[in-house]
Amino acid sequence: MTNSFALTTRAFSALADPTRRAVFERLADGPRAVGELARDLPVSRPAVSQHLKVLREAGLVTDRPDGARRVYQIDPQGLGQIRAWLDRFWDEALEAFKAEVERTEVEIQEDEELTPP
Amino acid sequence: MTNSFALTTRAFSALADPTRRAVFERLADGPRAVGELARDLPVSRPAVSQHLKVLREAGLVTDRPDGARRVYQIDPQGLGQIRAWLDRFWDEALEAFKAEVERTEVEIQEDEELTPP
DNA sequence: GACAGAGGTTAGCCATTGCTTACGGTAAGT
DNA sequence: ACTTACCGTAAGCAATGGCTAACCTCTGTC
Repeated sequence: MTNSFALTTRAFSALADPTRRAVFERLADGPRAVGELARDLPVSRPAVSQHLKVLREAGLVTDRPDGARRVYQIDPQGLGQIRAWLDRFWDEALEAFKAEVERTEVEIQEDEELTPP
Repeated sequence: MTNSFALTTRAFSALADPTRRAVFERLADGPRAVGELARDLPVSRPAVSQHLKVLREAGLVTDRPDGARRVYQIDPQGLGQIRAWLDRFWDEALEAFKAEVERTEVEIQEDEELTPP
């Protein structure tokens, strides 16, 4: 398989494309068929089909046959993937940022002490 | 300026690259200089410099001169951008997903009624 | 069975990207 | 002043990505 790199990479790069995010946002309202999605998007139907393939391989959507059509819907797994990565760095990054702000403020304070009126 | 597309796109595509995520994860531990980051990464220093430029334009890091060096640190704004997008679809997507699961279960239940022993 | 509608796949084109090498610029040490 | 260390930028290249047009498959209908 082409599973040589993380799902996180696939999820992020899938949502990095504006057209793909537009498709995903349409699906957040509820399940849609391919042609239905392509109808109000500025790209062709095959393009939408390719985007859906990327979204599916990223765990962001699932597909299910419905007669001659094929219905796509949101898969929470992909969003969970990103949210997990985000949460892992959310507190840590904010902590590092806040610590740095405080450190800088201390430096400024020290500078003020070194230059009294 | 080249501000023609959304910060959300820039933030997602910035974190889509594995090397760039590695840089960002290093910075989550605290501020680092460029060469310091490049030392334990499998790419050259200019490559890291270019990655940092992308991260900066995405609002994910800030830079500050420190003598001959240049120190980079996390900027919470970028992560907030992604988190905002995520939160906007988190409940909505889960809602749509759950509704679909229930709908499918009802269909199965109806099928079972149509095929009694 | 022929036909039409829906959708996945391929080939090819053009733009973007991630990388290295080479260069230029600035800051500290001597 | 000369040198050394640190860093950004430009040029060039191989690889990837997004798109369209053309093809093929499958389903439902007459």
